[in-house]
Amino acid sequence: MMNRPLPSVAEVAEFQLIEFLKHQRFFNEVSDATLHHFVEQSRIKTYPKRNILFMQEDEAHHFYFIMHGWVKLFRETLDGNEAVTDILTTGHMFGVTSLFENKIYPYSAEAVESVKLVQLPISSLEEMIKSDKKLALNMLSAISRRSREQGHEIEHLSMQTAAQRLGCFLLRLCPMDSTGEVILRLPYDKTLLASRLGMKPETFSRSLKKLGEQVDLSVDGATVRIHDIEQMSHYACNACSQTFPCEAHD
Amino acid sequence: MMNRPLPSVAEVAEFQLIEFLKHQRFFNEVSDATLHHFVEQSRIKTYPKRNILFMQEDEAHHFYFIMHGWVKLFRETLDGNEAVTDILTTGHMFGVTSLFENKIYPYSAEAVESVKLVQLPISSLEEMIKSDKKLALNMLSAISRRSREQGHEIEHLSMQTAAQRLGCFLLRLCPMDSTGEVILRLPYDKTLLASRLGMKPETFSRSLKKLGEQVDLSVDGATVRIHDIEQMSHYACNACSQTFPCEAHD
DNA sequence: CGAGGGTTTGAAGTGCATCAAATAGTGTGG
DNA sequence: CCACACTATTTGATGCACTTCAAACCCTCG
Repeated sequence: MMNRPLPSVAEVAEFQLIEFLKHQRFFNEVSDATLHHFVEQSRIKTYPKRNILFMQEDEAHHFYFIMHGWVKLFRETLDGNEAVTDILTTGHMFGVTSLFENKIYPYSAEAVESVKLVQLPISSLEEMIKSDKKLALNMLSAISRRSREQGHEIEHLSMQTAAQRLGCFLLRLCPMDSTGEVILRLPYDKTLLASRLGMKPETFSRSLKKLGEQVDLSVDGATVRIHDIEQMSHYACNACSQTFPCEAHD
Repeated sequence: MMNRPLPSVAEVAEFQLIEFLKHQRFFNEVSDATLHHFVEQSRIKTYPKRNILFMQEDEAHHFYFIMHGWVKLFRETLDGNEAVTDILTTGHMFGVTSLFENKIYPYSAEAVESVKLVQLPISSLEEMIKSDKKLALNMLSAISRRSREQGHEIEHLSMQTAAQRLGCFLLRLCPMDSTGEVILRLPYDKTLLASRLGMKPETFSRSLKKLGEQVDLSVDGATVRIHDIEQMSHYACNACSQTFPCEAHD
C-alpha cells in the first residue's frame, strides 16, 4: 500500500494542461521547466457563446491559447460594419501580434461557441520568450506561418470569386490526402462562415448553389458531400497560385 | 603623420554597409560582433529594373534586405493573373517568411526599379538568429509587425471601395503629423500602384478621378495635392477600423 | 519623327451588395 | 407534443462597383 496522498483536483488539472500543451507545436522541444513555468503563470478560462474576450484598442494584457471551441477575431469599422479577420480553434493562439510592440490588441475577440482557453499574461510570455530560446524560435515559426496564411488570404480576396473562395475553404476542410468523394461538415454556421470568407450571407447561399452547379456537390444543412475533389480543386484553385493539397492547407 | 595604410575599397564598402545596417530597426541593439558577422556573410547585389530575384516555389536560399530601390512581391495564378502581394523599399526585408519552415519562397520577387540589396544565405540568418537573442527578438518584432500590416490589408480589401483604398494609400504617404494641405508624389507608376491596391489600371484611373470629386484633390502626373487631409481621412477611413494617422501608417 | 509603354475614356457585362420578403430550423413555455 | 418567438437561411428584384474589351491619347526616348 502507498502512503502518498491522492493528487488534488488542482494537481490533476495542471497535469492535464501540461499534457495538452506538450502536444502543441508551439511547445515542441520546449523544456519541462519552461512548460511548468508557463502553466504556473497561466489560468484556464471558460467563456460562453457570444462572450467578448477583448476589444480592439484595448490594452493587451493577455495572450490566449485555445484548448477547445471557436473564437472569432474581428474589427469594427467606423461606419458600423464588421470585418472578420479569422476564426480559430483548438491549438491556435491569439493576442500575440501585440508582442514587443505597442501593447494594444489589433482586433476584437469573441467566443463563437463556448470556449476553453489558456490565458497567460503578456508580460510572462515576453519574459519566457526572452529566457527560453526554443520558445522564441517556436514563436517565430508560429507567427511566420500565420503571416504566410494571411498572404494567401490576401491573394484569395483579390483573385477568387465568392464561389471559388468557398470551394477553396471546403477543400481545406478535406484531409490532405483525399481523392474522389469526400463528405464533411461545416465547422460553424453559414452566416459566420460567410463573413469569414468576406461575403454576405445572401452571397454565401447563392455561391454554394452556384458551386453545386459547377461541380458535383450535395448539401444538406451543414453536411456537404463533394463528389469529386479533383473537379472541385480544378474549379476553385484555378484563380489561385496553388492547387489542392496546398500550402494554405493547415 | 600616420603610417596606417589607407583603407581598401572593400573596407570602405564594408564600413558603409555596417553604418547603414546599424540604423535599421532590425539591427537595433544588436551586438557589433553579430553585425560584423552579418556583413561578412552577406553580399551587396544590384539588380536592374525588371530583374527577377526569385520565383515562387523556388528553394529559398537567400534572405534580402533592401538598401535602395523598389521590389515587387507577387504570385502568379494558374489562370495567368498576377496578384501583387507587396511592394517594398529601403529598410524592408523579404524572403524571411520561409524561415524555419518549408524552405520555399511563398511568392516571387522582382526589381521594380534598379535596386540595391543585401543578400544573406538563409542558413547564416538562421544560425545568427539562434545565437543572438536580440536578433531573434527583433525578427519577431519585424514579422509580427508585418503580420499586423497584412491584417489591415485584408480589412481594406474586404471593406473599402477602390477609391477609399486609394485614398487610404495616399494618406499613408503623408507624414504622420500632417494637417491641412499636403503635396506628395506617387512612389511608382500608376499601373503598378493599381495592382498593389488590388485593382485594374482602368479602375485606378477612374478611382483617382472619383476621389478628386469627393475630396479636394489635384493630380498632375505623379504629383498629388491633397487640399484637406482631414476631409480625405473622413472619406477614406470611414470604411476602416482606424482613422488617419493610423497603425497601418508605417 | 516614330515606336512603345503608360494612362485615360467609353461601352457593355459580371459579380456582389442591398433591400425586402418568404421559408426552414431551433428552443421555449404551455 | 404543439404553438410561438426568434434566428438562420434562402430567394427575388434591383443597383452599384469593378472588370473587360476596345480605342484613343500622351509621353518619352531612341
